[in-house]
Amino acid sequence: MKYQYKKIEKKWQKKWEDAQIFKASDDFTKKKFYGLVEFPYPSGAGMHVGHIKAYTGLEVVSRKRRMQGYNVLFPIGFDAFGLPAENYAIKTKTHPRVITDQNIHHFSEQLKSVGYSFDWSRVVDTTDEDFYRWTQWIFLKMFEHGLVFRDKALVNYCPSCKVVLSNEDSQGGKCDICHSDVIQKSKDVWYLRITQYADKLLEGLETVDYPPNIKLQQQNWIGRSTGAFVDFAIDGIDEKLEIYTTRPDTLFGVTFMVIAPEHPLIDKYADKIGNLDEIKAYRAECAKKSEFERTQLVKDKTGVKIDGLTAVNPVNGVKIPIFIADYVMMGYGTGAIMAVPAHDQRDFEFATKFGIDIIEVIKGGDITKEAYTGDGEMINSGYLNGYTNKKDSIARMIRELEARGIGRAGVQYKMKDWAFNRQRYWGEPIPIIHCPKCGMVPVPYEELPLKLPEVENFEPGTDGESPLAKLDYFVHCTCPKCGGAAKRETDTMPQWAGSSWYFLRYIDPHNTEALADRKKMEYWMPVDWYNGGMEHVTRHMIYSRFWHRFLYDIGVVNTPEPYAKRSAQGLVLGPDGDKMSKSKGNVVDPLDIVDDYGADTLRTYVMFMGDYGAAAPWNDNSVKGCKRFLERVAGLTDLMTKDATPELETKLHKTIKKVSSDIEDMKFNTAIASMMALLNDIYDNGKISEEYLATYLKLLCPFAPHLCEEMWESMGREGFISLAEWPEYDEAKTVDQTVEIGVQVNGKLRGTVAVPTGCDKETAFETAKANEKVVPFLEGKTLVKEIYVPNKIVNFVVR
RNA sequence: GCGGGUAUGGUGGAAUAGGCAGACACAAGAGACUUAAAAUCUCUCGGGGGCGACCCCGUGCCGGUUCAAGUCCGGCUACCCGCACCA
Repeated sequence: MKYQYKKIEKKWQKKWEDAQIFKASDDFTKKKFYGLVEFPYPSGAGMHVGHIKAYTGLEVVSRKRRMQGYNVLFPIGFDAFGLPAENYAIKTKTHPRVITDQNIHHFSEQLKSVGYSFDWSRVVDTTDEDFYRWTQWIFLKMFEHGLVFRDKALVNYCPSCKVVLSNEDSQGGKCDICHSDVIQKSKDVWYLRITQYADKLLEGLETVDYPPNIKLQQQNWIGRSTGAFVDFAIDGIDEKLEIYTTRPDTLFGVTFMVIAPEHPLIDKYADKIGNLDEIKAYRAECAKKSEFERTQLVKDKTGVKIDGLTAVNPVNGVKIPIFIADYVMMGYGTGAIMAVPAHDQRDFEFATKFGIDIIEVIKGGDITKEAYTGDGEMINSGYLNGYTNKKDSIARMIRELEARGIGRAGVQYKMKDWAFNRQRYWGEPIPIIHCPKCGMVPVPYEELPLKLPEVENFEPGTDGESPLAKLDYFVHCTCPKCGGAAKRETDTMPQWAGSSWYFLRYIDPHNTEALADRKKMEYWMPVDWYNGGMEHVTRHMIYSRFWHRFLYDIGVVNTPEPYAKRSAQGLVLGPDGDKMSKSKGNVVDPLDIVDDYGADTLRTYVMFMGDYGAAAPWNDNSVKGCKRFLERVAGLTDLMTKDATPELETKLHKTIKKVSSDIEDMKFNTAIASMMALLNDIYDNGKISEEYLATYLKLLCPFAPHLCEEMWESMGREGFISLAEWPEYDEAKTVDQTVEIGVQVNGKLRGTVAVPTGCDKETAFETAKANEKVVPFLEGKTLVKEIYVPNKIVNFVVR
């Protein structure tokens, strides 16, 4: 058969769609497989080859599972709220709804042209009112359960445009639009109390099947640390300064304290501070610093000593100075630290610069040069002297602190509460009403969805407000509680909202009573296998695990964890080995490949290009190689015979075994390599039986389904090969009669011999010793040891 | 700085569990077919040496364990990706 991809791909895509063969059924008696890929943001640029690699992996797994008789749910949708559509709307004066619909349509056509076996009857769109109704519903449930609060946050703000900017739009501390300096502005924003779920999110990791590096990344992101809170008295004032430390056992080495520039202590005791002007100036300087300067520029420690406030070390009564410095953050711990310069490098640098005492309390380092953070014997530390084990000394100190009521064991997380807001139009409106009498009042559930109002102008509002704030008819409303005049919240939700629960909606996408039917969730959840990019392993996955765990706790969903298994594909790099980017001009458009080589070639190539989890550069020549492979597969119809071809039996069974397990292990490259090797063997053999060819095509079908369907049909087979039964192998038929084993003398390979598979060692040694290439190396030597690894190797150790 | 990952021919990459390094492709070279080119088919293809059967070296670097190391252990180097003054 000649390989005419243009003709056959359109033909089979239409047949699949007409027959709806990839529709998941809600037949709860069947074994199920829920395969999930990260739904795309439907950008105007269309699909990227990265999407192809991400989707084809689970596509292959899903197709195989379907052939194995599973009821497969392999859905797709669109994460369509977000800035690009909004910016484009501003530029072209078109409604983002229109743009989004166009992009979704375009994207869908592109996805269909690759032949994915998605269930198109379950498409979700996060910007659809029927979808975001439930996003708002979950938000209100969280509000009800005290997980939503408002607090101040520093936001990127452009004073010239009077607009809040995202990190992306304020890179390098300059406004992307007018290029003036971006400042940090304090603003009241919405937060979700994700830190309350930190321990549950950590515990949940023990029950799921994620690769160890992904688990570790999530653990580090949550960043649990144990230590102690300690109260330091302030001399002459009835006030405690509370700090957090992971090393309470170093308390005797404390020589000063540092508080964050924003710490409330300053304002509270402003009248006691002698150098208030200097401190205020330092504070202002810190506020001006952008995120970029704070984190990217390695710099000297700066700070100012607070005159008039002195702290007292609670363990020895020593009076110590208090500084403010920007190396201490308000957002972690209590915003204040006890400084132990002998054993913390940052404190050491600060003490050196400001000429503060350095007291050694742990032996083992040279504290005149740098801080010593290792283990060692405790000294200069009263009752802790002589301790050599960190764990013991910390435990003892915590006991002392608790007995005296000046400290307690504590836990801290690096993870911060989730700032949950955007001052933009194209997002889910936050369904809260501000009533002057009742405070924050939720929009009643029956009024959901709280729809985005129609507006003409999507430009952000002034002074950091959302565009919605300009709409009087939207803002002014009555309080659902007291009926008085009230104002609506005008912030919208961030991008991450819809993607935090979208996988639940696929289960029951048209339900009007609930986010999904309970019975259906009990059948389909959890997601059996979730594939996506490494970049979403922390934020998106942690956010969605948090939402899901919350929904579990309030009885809405049936599993504590949403994803039973997670995998991640590696990046597709440009042909030059660099990350693909428009500015570098190394972007490959997958649709060009579909046009020039066909969807089957594209699919096969992205699966063949290398280790699925690793980054790999694009190679046009290698694409051609995959096309050549498929052409040779098409040519097999000319080698097909009615006769049996037993000479291919072992090779075929080996290949079934290899392809079956490789797909499960996501070793797609070696699965394809083994099919190529078998193809070479078939050509060498000159013929293949009809039966064996049918089996071969079934193995290839998940990768190149259009070609396999066409050949299946031309062979006169019934139905779709996509629904045919996945081949089984016979273990006994995967072993050869004889096997070539290596013969080593003193560990060096000297020859190979053929022996019966699994033969005993006497036979192996005898055969090996008789080998003419081995003989010269044994002659005149004393045989010290003989090693035999069945079916692998013989090694003679001689002297 | 902290955490994670990677390193194998000219290239992408193979190598259950410590057991014949380089599967499968790509590129390159030679040949066949062709008026010619493309396509296709056949052969060569890690480096060095030898007329030759063959021999020596070789998985980022240094050392170790072992009959045997790409694989295990100790110590480096380079690059990539997260997080980043986390007390």
